[in-house]
Amino acid sequence: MNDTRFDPGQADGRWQRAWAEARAFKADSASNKPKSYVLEMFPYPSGRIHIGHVRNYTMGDVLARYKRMTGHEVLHPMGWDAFGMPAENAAMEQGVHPAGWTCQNIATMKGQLQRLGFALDWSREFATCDPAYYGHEQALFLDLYAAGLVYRRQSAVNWDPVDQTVLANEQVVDGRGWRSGALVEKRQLNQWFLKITQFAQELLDGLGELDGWPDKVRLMQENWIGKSQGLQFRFDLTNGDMVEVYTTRPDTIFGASFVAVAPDHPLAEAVAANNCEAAQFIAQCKRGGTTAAELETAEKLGFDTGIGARHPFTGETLPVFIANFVLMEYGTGAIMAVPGHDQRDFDFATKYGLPICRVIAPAGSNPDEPLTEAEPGDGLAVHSGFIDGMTVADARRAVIARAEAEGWGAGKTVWRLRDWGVSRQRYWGTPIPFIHCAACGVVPVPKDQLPVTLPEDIDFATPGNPLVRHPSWKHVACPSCGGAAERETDTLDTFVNSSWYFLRFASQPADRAFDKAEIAAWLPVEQYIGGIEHAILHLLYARFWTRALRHIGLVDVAEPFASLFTQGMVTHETYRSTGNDPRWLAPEEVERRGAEVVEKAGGQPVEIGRVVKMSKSKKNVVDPDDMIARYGADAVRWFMLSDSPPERDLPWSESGIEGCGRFVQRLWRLFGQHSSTVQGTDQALDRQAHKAIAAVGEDIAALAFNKAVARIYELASAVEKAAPSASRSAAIRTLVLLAAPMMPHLAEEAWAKLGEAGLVADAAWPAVDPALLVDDEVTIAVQVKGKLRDTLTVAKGLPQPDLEALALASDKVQRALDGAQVRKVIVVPDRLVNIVA
RNA sequence: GCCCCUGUGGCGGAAUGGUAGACGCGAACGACUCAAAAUCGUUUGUCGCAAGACGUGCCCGUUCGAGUCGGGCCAGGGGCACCA
Repeated sequence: MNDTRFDPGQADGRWQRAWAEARAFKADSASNKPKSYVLEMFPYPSGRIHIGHVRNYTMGDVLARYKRMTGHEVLHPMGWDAFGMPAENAAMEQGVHPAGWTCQNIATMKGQLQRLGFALDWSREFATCDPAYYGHEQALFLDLYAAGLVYRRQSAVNWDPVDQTVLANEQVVDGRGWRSGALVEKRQLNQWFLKITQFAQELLDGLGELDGWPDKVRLMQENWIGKSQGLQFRFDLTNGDMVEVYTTRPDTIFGASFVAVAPDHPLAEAVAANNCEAAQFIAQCKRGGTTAAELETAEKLGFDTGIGARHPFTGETLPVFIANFVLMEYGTGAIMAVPGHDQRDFDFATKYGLPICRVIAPAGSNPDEPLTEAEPGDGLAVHSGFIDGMTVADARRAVIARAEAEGWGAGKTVWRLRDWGVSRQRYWGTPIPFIHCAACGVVPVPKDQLPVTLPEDIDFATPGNPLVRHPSWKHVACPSCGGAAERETDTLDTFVNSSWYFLRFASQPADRAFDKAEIAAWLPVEQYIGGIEHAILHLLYARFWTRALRHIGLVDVAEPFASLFTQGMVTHETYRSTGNDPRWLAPEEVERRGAEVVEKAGGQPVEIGRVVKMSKSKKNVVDPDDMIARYGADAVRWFMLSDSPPERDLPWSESGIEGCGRFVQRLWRLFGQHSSTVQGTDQALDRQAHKAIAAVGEDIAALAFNKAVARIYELASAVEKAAPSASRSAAIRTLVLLAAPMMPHLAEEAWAKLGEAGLVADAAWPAVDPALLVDDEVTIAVQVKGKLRDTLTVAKGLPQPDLEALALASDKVQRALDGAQVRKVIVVPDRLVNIVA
């Protein structure tokens, strides 16, 4: 091994080909080794791999390679979440076909991933836009339909009247279509829904068992599911009608001073029908913005309907308002308002001069003290008839019991979670496999006619859904009566595609979506890695699909992802030119001159902005391919793992990647010093090497890659400093193996030069000799009153009295004691002595 | 508004209640070189010549001992949001 430089330019590709030829990372479902399924969230083929992908997939790759080395049969697959709007946008803007655009991107990005040397089983690769995938999805959708988990109903969508298209919420900017700028209308369409609410309790309970998930994500899902328990009850109205309200605070029912209904509540609409002031008020409410900032400042507004509501206990008549802060989508769309104990009600009551009455008071406080703001806290019921003196919890139960006994209300659980609307009025998605027949209604496409494929000859020049406009695609015979009928032209939300792809990776028979037994062999995914932005929707939908498929007997697993890891973003400094017309500058447009940063062209000073997530708009991006070309895949991978803990943001820096490139070369030079002839043992180095093996293994298993990296640096430094010995050569071989999951190309090259047989990718993780993990000498900290005064190096296991004597004998200790009386000595064996004077 | 997370050198960050700052980046000095690059070595929390003192956002507490545990603040970041 004479070469002084490792040349990634030729070595990377050579080893990538070697792995491919050996099918080194093909997962064998029939293997009897313990199985490990390592999965990173599959990418949307947007064009090119960005550095965030590199970080994500490097982490998974290190874990997958480590698992292989520790004797596991590893499934580490990759594919493409290939349906979605960017492809349609490209079609409209560039006149290309979404399929062609997508395939091109997949080819580009696959090449990029391969150049990073990821240990992926490419034989299982698929794209969700392939009929071989979405056809099975259609079959699963029909199975769920047959089980009653799919239904259709009217639902509002954002409609862009210029583009003749439905917009996602994110595409509505300030009430206007993002592309056309037209005022967006609400339209009612018949749409498909999945009954996720049927699984609300299960999905909530399941969170409790997901120990391998971050608490933060579990909490976010819990809040999203939003279970609340309360009382739903009826107010009889003075107009002979009645209104149902829902409250989580039945204990405050005696404090109700008015009833409020949502602007789109049927009662409000009935009032508006012959009261144009009411109609105007409702229209005004609907105009109001729904952004956070607008809601923050929005005033509580109401319209007194003149109708009265009879309080079920006091018989008092309460006014009924239409109020802008009541939501039709939650509960019953109507509330009993208790100003004393709800701030919104308080604000409203203050504005409209309604009574504010305290009905809960903290024990021992004066129940007649006036309220200056709503008190949502705990206490005892006051001014509350038969529940006076009860705790909040008792009062709740008592009121619910009375309502149920008297028949005007009942305890009820309400969920924030809504059923999942999966209809999208778009081309580039999975066609929903149904046919609309004038005679037979909605008819499922028979399974032997699946997949329902997308037509290829489409027109994107005209606005609207091309499937609707296509001359022939939707016209089919009804499967039931044979008469003329039309296909459903909606396609499925792309989140459906990503809700079961991890099952298809594990098992891909041709004739069905997956094989139950093969799924059982691989699932649950042992470690799932991805961005926090998927904490709610994707992860909740995937959990729901898995449970729904279990419900209909297709899988046995309940939770798809045993452990979840959400990695941080890759960030970079931003640069802005100075002068009259400041603009963002790319890293390659600027250079450092001492402490200053200037524009390369012209030399004007550059303002250094905040360190933020890499984005094209701020130009603070680096291209993974450029970095691979300059430093090699291993240096890029090493950088992704170094320094920052993986859950935190990683600031990209030019000097950082250069340092990684230098370390690759430094290791290479060190590997070159391996000799199989030199003799002699170096016990200290043996110890250090074995400690490193244990620590790096633990760190990788815990995804603490930054710590594993630091250990490898430490061992490398120690080996460099050590004199030649058999121990040193063994430590060099150990280093090759420890580096193998992180810098696989360098490790393969070194492994071959060391004369080892086979691929290092297939090598076993080095065994740890437990005897070498313990030192025979330890350093003892000697403290006086908790402050460090001295350290002692002593034999391990030295008895406490000896330690105490040695500590007291120390000059530094005596000086610190300064003749004071020793009152107490605390001795922690092999660790520390603390002398208290 | 509610909920959650995070505050440690110039920077990224280590640290089962037990020697704070491992490891990396940066910086300074030195060696090699005609010179540079590369490489190697030394130093690098603050104050201080030193002995030493101080030091993990702030205050209080528990403890022989607190970055770590408890209480109260402050700052930054994130999630949810008129959810009754």
